[in-house]
Parts: sequence; structure tokens; C-alpha cells
Amino acid sequence: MDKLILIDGNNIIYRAFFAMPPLTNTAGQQTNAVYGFTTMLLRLIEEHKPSHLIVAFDAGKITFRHEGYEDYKGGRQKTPPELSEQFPMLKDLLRDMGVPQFEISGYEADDIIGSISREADEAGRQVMIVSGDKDMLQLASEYTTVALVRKGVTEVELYGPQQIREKYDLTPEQIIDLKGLMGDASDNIPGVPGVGEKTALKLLHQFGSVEGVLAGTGELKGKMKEKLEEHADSAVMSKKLATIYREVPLEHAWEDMEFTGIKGDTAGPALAKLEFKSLLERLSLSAYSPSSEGAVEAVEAAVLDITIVGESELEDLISALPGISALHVESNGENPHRAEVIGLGLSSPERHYFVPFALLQSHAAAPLRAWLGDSKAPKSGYDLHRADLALHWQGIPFAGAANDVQLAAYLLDPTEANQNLNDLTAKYGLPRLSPDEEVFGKGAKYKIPELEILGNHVARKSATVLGIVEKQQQELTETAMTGLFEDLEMPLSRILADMEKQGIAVNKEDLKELGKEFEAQISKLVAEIYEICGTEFNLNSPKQLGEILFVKLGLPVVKKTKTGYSTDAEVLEKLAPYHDVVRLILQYRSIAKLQSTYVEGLLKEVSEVTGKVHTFYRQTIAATGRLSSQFPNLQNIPIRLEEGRKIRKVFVPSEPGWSILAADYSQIELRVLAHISGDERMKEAFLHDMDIHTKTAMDVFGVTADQVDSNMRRSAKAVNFGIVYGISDYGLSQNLGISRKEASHFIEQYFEVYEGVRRYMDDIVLDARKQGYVTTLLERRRYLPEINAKNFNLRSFAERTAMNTPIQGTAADIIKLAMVHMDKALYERGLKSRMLLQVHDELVFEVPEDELELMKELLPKVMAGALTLSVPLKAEVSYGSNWYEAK
DNA sequence: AATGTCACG
DNA sequence: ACGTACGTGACATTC
Repeated sequence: MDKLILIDGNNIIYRAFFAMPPLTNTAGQQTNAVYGFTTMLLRLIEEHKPSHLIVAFDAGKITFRHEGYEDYKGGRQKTPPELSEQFPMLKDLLRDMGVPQFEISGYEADDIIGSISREADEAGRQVMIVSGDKDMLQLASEYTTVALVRKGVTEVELYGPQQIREKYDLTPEQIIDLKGLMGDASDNIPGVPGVGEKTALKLLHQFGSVEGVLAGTGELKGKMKEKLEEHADSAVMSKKLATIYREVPLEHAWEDMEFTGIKGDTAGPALAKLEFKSLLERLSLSAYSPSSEGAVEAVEAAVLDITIVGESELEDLISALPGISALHVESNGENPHRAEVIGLGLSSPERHYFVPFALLQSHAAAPLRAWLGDSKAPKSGYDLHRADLALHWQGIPFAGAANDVQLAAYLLDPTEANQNLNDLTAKYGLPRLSPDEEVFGKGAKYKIPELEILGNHVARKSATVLGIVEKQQQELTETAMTGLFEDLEMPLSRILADMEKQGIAVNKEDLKELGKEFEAQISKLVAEIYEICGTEFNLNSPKQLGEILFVKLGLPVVKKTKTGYSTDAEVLEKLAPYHDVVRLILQYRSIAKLQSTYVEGLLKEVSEVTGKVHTFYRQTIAATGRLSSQFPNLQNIPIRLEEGRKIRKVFVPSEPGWSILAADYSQIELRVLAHISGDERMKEAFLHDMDIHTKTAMDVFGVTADQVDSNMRRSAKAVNFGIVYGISDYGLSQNLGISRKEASHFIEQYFEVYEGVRRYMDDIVLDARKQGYVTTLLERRRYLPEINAKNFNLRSFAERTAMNTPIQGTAADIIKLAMVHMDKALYERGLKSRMLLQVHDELVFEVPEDELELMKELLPKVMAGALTLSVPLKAEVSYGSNWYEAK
């Protein structure tokens, strides 16, 4: 079926300009807006496969709107030159890609779009309008959907008449009235002073239109009435200005809008000129990649000296091992504990080798395996942690990880989503690698290619590693992160691998028993719920549940999601007083979660080989420096509610007579905050080892310790959490279920007492603005490009991140240090105790009987001594016959 | 593949 | 007026 996409070119390029970091090409031209625009365009094309497509632009400076009102758009800031320059670039690129553009003298883009959509509506054609301008909502109809661009240009919200009704309870036409009343500062449309969205909506719900409101002022009183009567003309004129003109003369438009796909032969060179390598790749046009440095080296790369090693070449390789410093272990699958090893790429500066896995296992390859396991043979690679695990489960020990380029890339920019080797080649101007998907195929089509292709591909990976290493060393030095890399993250990666290989034993029988208990509760709850509702439905479907609760039972709608009714726990709590079934649903939800994720999910992860679960810690995911845990995630095992906490009983020592020993940092984040803010009062609290939430309550409410009741302490605790997260009055009000005003008052009280904390919060945001990044105590860095964004939400988010990251990140630094120290202590003392898990502020060990006393002393001492701050660190230790008992 | 929900620190 | 707490991963349903 025909599908037409209409893009508001001016609007989108503006948004892209402000949302994207200021990219420039090697010629020094800023290209960020063109880039942002194009990525969005490609996504639209991929997702919606339009048969017809245009980008509309404003033409000329004066439009017919100025004829009646010369200040129209008067308040708007002049377009920055960095953006104006990008208009011709974008228009050229669109032409080369084969995307039609419309520009009609005297009209704005939205008039063109409005007129085309009117014609399409009349012809019954499907249209999607893409813009960031809410005005466009007035064009929504049975056939026309408006895609409002959000979050820069990365997300869209789709609006038809129904969504508009749900959100505003207005028809599309009434959007014009809305703007007539509230105005629009960015277009210098005045509206009625003192009327914002809230008031405008109220008026429209009552009177229907601007005309209706003005005719009905008699029913109003006070200031509101005065304002409306005084500014009646303004409202009428504003409505006129906000009305999109839909009668632009268009000839032969439909044929001119036809879109048959991106024209590769002309788009390729155009994208190459702009140096949009990732887009070239995305369009499989990499052949056009710029003939810059990279391409020159690419030619050289074509003649890389690669040897596919067979039995006869093995000896040669073995004698070359001393010169080899980079390797790549090619394995498949996401979970490295279950990965198959496919082969090995090995590189010296001069020569590159590929060793198929079968050969690596042969008797003759013993010296190669010895080299792999030799801690004195330093190796560079990409994700050596994964390599270590994959080899381990094939019975091949791995050691000597000296330099992991994935880990270094993460430190250099931890927010960049997992940077694969090919992303890094682009970054460092190295020869491109074929994407794995091209070499292996993806999904069901995954297939190991013939030896020649495979060997070349994998050997190029190790060659690439070699090329990256040098440049990263330089960057780590420049950013003062060499120490963090060499003395913390690299040693930690080996420790993590050891913990994961060790795994933690799970008592499968007990877990199954627990599953039976849950099963009994679930079937009882399900039966009761169906009974009460008078029908059977899928309780796990929020959609079906919403239907039952809000339509069949007629409960009030508290909150909506973008696809329907929200039924999350917060909503259900509010509904509980209305209907008894809601409690049962809440209970069902919590037990069902335990059953599916923690009983069934965990059972699936227990290894057939070891009877344990072997999680995989990822060291390059969390932007703050924390670890994350997968397959299974052992960092979110239930503890808060007793029902769930029982799950912890099945985590047991792997040897008879041993114990589980756990220690967790007490209030590490607030202690870190006390240190980095230098707030004297907060430091005082920790120097005296006081209960920090009680102390906060005393200070905020101005009472003595014995006057602090549980409610006051609870509030103080929420404030403390808020402080760590980068507080907002709204967030706190939600958390405590109080008004925003009260929350705001709490926060003000808090900052009056904890002046040092206020200073820190102010300073860190200024710092971030100036430098573009924030750091932790150990110099871990996080860039915050949105800290200067014009968009309030983006900027606010960046500001909260600026406040939170040094705190959360320093806490992460500290426990990582403790892990390195603890590993060393165990080794030096020849202890048999083993580190098994890390849960952000907690370390879990299994400990033999005769080491228990020692470990109870040693562990908290090492943790507390990991780093010296101006307040003491404290770790509390506990132990038992399983993880539940160690509380 | 996206969405909603919920487990943890 | 805007629309929010910071950081993750797993599961089931729906598209």
C-alpha cells in the first residue's frame, strides 16, 4: 500500500543541530545536524518503507504570515552560522540520496506539509508527518499520523486523533485553539498572557474553542476574565497565526514525491565526502569510504602477511611466538561460559596468523597452549576476559592479559555503547574490518565461513588490536587514566574471570522445592482472581489486565503508558482500596516474578558440568564504572521481601563444612559524598559513626535524637537518597508521596544545614559545563555532552548525572580496589577462601572452617582500608551456611 | 525488537 | 511550563 512520509526539514535539522555533539569532518566543517538528520531519515525509511517521501523546507525570509503581524517569529534567535552552513549540505545530500525536497517561495514547511496532507486525506492515502513541532498535531486525521520527534531526534511519539484525545482530550482542530490561548514563545505568538497549557486546556474543555471562550467570559470571573477580555484580539490573531495554511498550490505533487530507495551510486560519494562512515556501513556502501588515511592503510591491509596455520606451519608459528603481542580469540554466542572457540588470531608487527581451534587442541600445538597460559607472555586483545572464559571451558588456561583495548576504550568513553573492534577502527583511522554479521551471517543464518575467509577475518582482528594499542596508550596518558587502567581495571578483569570460573553452588533440589511452594500459591491466586473477575485472561499481559481493571471493573485510570493503561505496582497500590482483587494481583505479580526469574530462570543457568551458576560480569557497560552481571544476573537476587529473600537459601558453599561469608559497605555513597563535598557536618556524623538518616532527620527537623520518630527518619532517608541521585523536588515528592512544595521545603532545609553538600552540587555542575565531563576520585571519567543542551530535560538529566556519577563512580572505584587488595591478600597468605560475588557494595566469599575467624577479621579490614578518605569507611561482615544466613 | 514490569544497589 | 529521581538485567507479551 502507498505510504507517504512528510518531513518538516527546518524543524528536524534544528533539533538535530542542538541534540548532537558538534561533529566536524577533516575539512573542519561542522556536520552534526546533517548527520543527525540523516540517521533519523534512514531509520524512518527502514521502519516505515515509504512509497512516497518528501522533505519540506521553508523558503524565503518573508512569509504571508508577516503581512498581518510583523513580529511573527520576531523573538527567535538568529540561526547560528554553524547551522546555516549545514542547510546546503543537507539539501545536496538529500538530492544525492534521491529524496525529494519541496520548497515553495512564500510558504513555510508546515504549510506545504499541511497542503499535501489535506490532499492525501481527501484521496484516502496514508500519511505520516515527522516534526518536533506540536502545532503539527492539528493535521492528524483518520489517514494522517503525526510523529512528534522527542529526545533530540532519537525517538518519535505517534499521534492520531485518538492519541490526541487521550493526552489532551481535544480534537486535532482544537490544537489550534490551544495555541491561540497559550501562545508560543518560540514563534513569538502572544496568546493570552497568564494562560499556560493547564489553563488553556481547562478553558477549551469548557468552551470548545477560542471563539467559545471569548463568548463565554461572562461565566468566568476574577483575573482570568479580565485577561481574556483584555487580550481577546490577541487570542484571535494568535489562533490565526497558529493555523497551518492548507491551500498551497501544488501541481503534480504525487508523482514528484515518489521514493524508490536510496540511490547508492550518488549517495555513496556524498556520504563519503561528509565522512559519515557509519552511515556508509549501514547502507552497505563501505566501498565508498573516504580515500583518507584509513583507505590508504586499507590498501596496505589488503596485503597483510597472513598465514592460515595448518600442521605444517605450526612450527614456524611457535618459533615466532616471542614476537607476538596481540591475539584475538574468536568465539560464538553471548555467554562466554557456553561459547565455542572457533579459532585464534595472532599478530606481531610483521606477521599475522590464524589458528583453527581444532589445530590448537592438537598435541603438536602444546607450546602454543603453554604460551597462552604463560603469565609472563604479555598479550593485548579485545575482550580478553571473554577469551579467558571461552578457553577455560575448553580446558585451555589463559594468562598474561596485559592490555585489553575494549576496557581501555570503555575508560576513554564509558557512555559509548559497547564499542566493537570495528567502531574502534573507525575511531583510530585503521583499516576497516568486515562486520561479523557479514562474515558469519546473523541469527538463524549464522554459519562459520570457509577457512580462508574466516582466517583472514580473525587475523585482521588481532592486527587491528595491535594498531589500536599504541594510540590508546597515548590517550590514557592524556586523560590521566593510565593508573586506573593498569593498576585497577586490568588486574580486576583477571579476578572477575577467576570468580566466574569458580561460580557459586546452587542447591537445585531446594530451589525446586521452593518452586513448588510458589506454584501452589500462584495457582490459588490465579483461581481466585479469575473467580472474582468472572473471566479467565492472561494475567501476565498488562494489556489484558488493563482491560479487566479499567474497562470491565471500571476502576479509575491513574497513569498511562504510551500504549495503554499502566498497571505497575505503584498504580495497583493506589487502586487497592477500590477493589479487593487488586491486592491479589499484586501478590500474584510478586510470586510470579520469583517463580519465572528466580526459580525457573536460575535453574536453567545451573551448569551441568559444575552444578553451579557462573555469572558473567561485564566491566564495560555501566557508565558510572559499576560492574554488571549476566547469565544469570546475580546482582539482583531478592532481599527486600522475606518471600523472595528465601531464594538466597539455595546459594551454598561448594565444599562440605565451608561457610558463606559476606561483607557490605555501610553507607558507602554518603561517606563518599561527605568526603568529596567536604561538608563538615556530614563528615562529623561519620567520624562518630552515627546513624546517618537519624542524624539527617535531627538536622533537617531541628530536633534531638530521641525526638526523631520513624516517619522523620524515613523522610530523611529519602532525602539522602535524593541527594545522591541529584535531587529534584518532584522526584522526592513522588518517593515520599508528599506535595512538591513540601518536598521542595525539605530540600531547602537540607541544604541550609549541609552547606558543603550544596556547594558541591553547584560546583560539580559548573565543572561539568566547563570541562564537558566529570570524574571520580580515581580519575574515572564520564562525558556529559548534554550539560549545555537548550532542551530543559536533556540538560537536567545531564546535571543530575553530573551530581551522581562522581559519587556512584567513586564507590565503584573503592569496591574494585578492595577486590584487588583482597585477591592479593588471599594469595599472599595462601588462603583457600574464594571470592565469588560482587553486588556493588557487597562481596561474597566461600570460606573453609579453619579460615572463618581469620576472614571475619581480614575482609572488613581490607574493604575499609581500600582507600583513605577524610571519613572512615566501614564494612559489616556476616556469615552462615548459605547466602540467606549471611545477613 | 519493543514494551511493560520488577528484581537489585 | 517543561517532566524527572542514579545505575543495571531478565522475563513475558505483543508487534
